[in-house]
Amino acid sequence: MKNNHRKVSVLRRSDLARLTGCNLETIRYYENIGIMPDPPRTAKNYRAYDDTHVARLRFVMRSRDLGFTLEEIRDLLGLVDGKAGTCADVQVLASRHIESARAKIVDLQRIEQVLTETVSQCTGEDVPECAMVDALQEMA
Amino acid sequence: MKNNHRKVSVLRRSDLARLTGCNLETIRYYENIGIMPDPPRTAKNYRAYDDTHVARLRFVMRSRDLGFTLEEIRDLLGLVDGKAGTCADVQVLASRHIESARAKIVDLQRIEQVLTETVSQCTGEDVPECAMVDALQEMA
DNA sequence: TTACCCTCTGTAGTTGATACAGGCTCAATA
DNA sequence: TATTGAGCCTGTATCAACTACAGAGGGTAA
Repeated sequence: MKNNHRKVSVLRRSDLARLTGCNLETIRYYENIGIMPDPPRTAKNYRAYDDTHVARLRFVMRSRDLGFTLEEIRDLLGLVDGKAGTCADVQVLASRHIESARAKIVDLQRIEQVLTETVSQCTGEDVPECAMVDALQEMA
Repeated sequence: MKNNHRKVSVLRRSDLARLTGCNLETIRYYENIGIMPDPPRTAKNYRAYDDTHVARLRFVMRSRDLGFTLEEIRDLLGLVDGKAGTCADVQVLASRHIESARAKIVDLQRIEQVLTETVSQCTGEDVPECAMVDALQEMA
């Protein structure tokens, strides 16, 4: 096994990347901006991660997938760390996010409908006249 | 009226910004990258916009709100300008945009669902324990 | 005339990454 | 043992899509 000559449970940056699906460089970026803590280092200055880092980075990635900004994630992490905030704060943050997601869905559904209806009227022929173009003009 | 000493229907950059809700600097940015055309200039080198610029910028902003990239918006504008070629070409391009819109809807619906389910378990109280945070940690 | 706001240009900063250059370190193989 | 080749380190550059600023000129009103 590749890890045989390393201390048990010590993860390198590439291990953390593999275990979380996070890009290798992004890990360093998160460290730079304080989203991830500065990890302990080996004698040769290699970053040495453990399970807690895996859990934290997964939390960050999950939140990011859900569309939270890094600033919002910073706030969520603050709560996880018990440094600041209450359940009420989190609720406000999440509710705001739900509203913005719903608004975007409505908008997208409308444009999807218009585009679908209109493209169905395209002849698909090799001619310059097109119903699609007319419809887009009116939408704008 | 402020506009008394300017030619009727000539809009300055700030007018265009006000009428569309677009940031003043962003207008110049869109001009630089070719999303908005270089407008005619007054004798004193001021940009002179008209209704067509308002319509075009509104189209751009709405597309942007819906999560289209500037590259995609460039394509959409190509359709509007009739530069995209034949009806068949337009159909292909439009179908791709429909797919992209549908994919965004699916993503947003997933986000909305997860957030809604989870936030409904928040007590909303002034305490540091929060179901939202627990869920984010477990999902991670 | 002074004050103040508007416009112009080029350029720098922002967010959230991602990529690259130029050195070390390390394990395996010829 | 020497040498590959991968993987790690750092700093810095690049990207999209803006946003802001500095410094110069223009326009109007008290």
